Amino acid sequence: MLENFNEIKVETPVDKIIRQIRSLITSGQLNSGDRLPPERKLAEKLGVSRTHVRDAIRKLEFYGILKTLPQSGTVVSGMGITALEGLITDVLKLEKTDFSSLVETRVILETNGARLAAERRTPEDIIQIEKALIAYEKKVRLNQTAVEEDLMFHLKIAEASKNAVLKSLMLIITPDIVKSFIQYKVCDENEIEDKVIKEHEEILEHIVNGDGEAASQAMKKHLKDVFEFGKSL
Amino acid sequence: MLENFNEIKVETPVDKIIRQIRSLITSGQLNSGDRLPPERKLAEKLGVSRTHVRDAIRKLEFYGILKTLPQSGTVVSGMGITALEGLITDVLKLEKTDFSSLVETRVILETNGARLAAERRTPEDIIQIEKALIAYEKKVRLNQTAVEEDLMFHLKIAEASKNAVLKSLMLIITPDIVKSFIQYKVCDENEIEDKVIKEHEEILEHIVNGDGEAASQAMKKHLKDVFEFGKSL
DNA sequence: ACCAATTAATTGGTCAACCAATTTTAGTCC
DNA sequence: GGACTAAAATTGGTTGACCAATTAATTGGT
Repeated sequence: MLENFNEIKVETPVDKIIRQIRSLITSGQLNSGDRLPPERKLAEKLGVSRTHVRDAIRKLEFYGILKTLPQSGTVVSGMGITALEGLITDVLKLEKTDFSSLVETRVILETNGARLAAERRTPEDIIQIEKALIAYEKKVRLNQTAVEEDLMFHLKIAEASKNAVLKSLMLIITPDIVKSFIQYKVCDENEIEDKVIKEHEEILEHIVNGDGEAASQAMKKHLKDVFEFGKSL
Repeated sequence: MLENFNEIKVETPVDKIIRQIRSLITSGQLNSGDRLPPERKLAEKLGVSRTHVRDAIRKLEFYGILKTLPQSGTVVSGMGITALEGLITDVLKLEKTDFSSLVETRVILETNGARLAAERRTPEDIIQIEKALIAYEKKVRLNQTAVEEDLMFHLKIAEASKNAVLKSLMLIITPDIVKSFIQYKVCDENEIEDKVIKEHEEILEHIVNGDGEAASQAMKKHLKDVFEFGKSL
C-alpha cells in the first residue's frame, strides 16, 4: 500500500531552473549568441540560491548548450533554438532508456566497431583484446561476476577501431548497459558464459584475420545471444 | 611570434582533482562500491576548497562513475577500475575528435536511424520531417545559412526511429558536427545546398514508403556527398 | 564634439560557515 | 550480556560574503 507513494519524482531545484532556462531559450527570449542574465539576477528572479543556478548552468554547459566566460558572462552557444528544444528535454533524461533501445544501439555501434577494428587493428590492439579476453575467462573460471571484464573486451575492440567518437559513445552507454545487466541479471549462469567466451574468441579471430564483415557478423550474433538471454528472464 | 604561447593549457583545479581521484581509483585504493573519502577530508588532503571537490564529484557523477548519496557519502558506482581508466581520460576529452571519426560515426548512426525510421515512422513523424525539410529549403532560398535546420531534419529522422538512445547519441555529437561545419565552411555554396535538398527529399520518400534499406542507402550517399565536399576545401 | 584613460559597477570564481539528515557511538534498561 | 534509545559526530546540501577580472561609465583632455 505504501508503495504507491514511492513513484513521486522529487524535482530538484536544479531541474526546475533548467526547465526555466529552457523555456527562456525555446520561447525565443534567448537566442544563440545572446548573453544569459547574470547568475545573481537569475537566482533572485527564480527565487533560488545562486549555487543552484550555477549548478544548472554547469549542467547545460556540459552538453555544449551554454558557454560561460569567466568574469564576463554566460552565453548561449552551439546550435539554435530549433534543436535545443529536443536536446534539453531528452539528453538529460538519458537514464530513462528502455532496454531494447539500448541493446539496439549497442548492436549498431559494436558491429560497426568490430568491422573497423578488423580493418585497422594494430598488433598492440590484438594483444590488448586478448588480454581482456583472458581476464574475463579467468574471472568466469573462478565463478565470479565478470561484467566489467566482459565490457572491457568490447571497449578494447572499440579502441582498435581507431574511431575516437565511436569509442566515446560506447563509453557513454556503458554505464547504462551495466545497469541493465544487473537489473536483468544477465550473465549469471555458467552455461551462457561459456558461450560468451567462445563467441569472444571467434570475434577476435576475425579481427586478427582482418575480416571486417565476418567480425561484424560474429559480433551481431554474439550480442543477439546476450539479448535473447536477457529477454528470457 | 606571440602565437607560440597560446597553446598553454590552463589546468583548472577541478581537472587536477579529477586526475587525483582517477589515480585513487585506478591504483586500486578505491574499488567499485567503496565509499569515497568525505569531501572535507579530500579538500584538505588535496589542498583545495571543498567547492572544487564537489564540482569534480558532480562531473564524475555525470558519467555514472560516482554516485553521491545525500547526507551519507559518495560511492564509486558503475563499473570497476578496468574501464574507468579509459573512460575518464577519454570521455572528458570528447571535443578533441577528429573530423573523419566524427563523420564516420555519424554515418553509422544516421544510416541505421534512417532504416529504423522507415520501419517505424508514424504519420506524425512524417509531418515533422516534412516540416523540417521545408524550413531548411526556405532558409536556403533566402540565401541564409541553415545549418540548424539541416540538422533538425536529421534529428527528426532519429526521432522517428523510436530509439531514444540513438537519438540521444545523435544529439551528443551534434554540437561537434556544427562546430566542424563552421570550421570547414561546409554548406556555404548554393550549388551543394540544392543537392542537399534533393537528397533530403529522396530520403524522406523512402521513409514514407517504409523502405528501410533504400532510406539507409540514400542517407549514406547523402552524408558521403557532404563529407566529400568538406574534404575538398 | 570626440576620444582616451581612469574609475565605478558588474561579472563569474572562490571560500568558509551554517544546516539538516544520517551514521556512529555511548549509555541505559531489560 | 544484548537490545534499544538518545545524543554526539560526521555527512553532503546550502548559503551569503568576498575576490579578481571584466565591462561599462565617467571624466578629463584635445
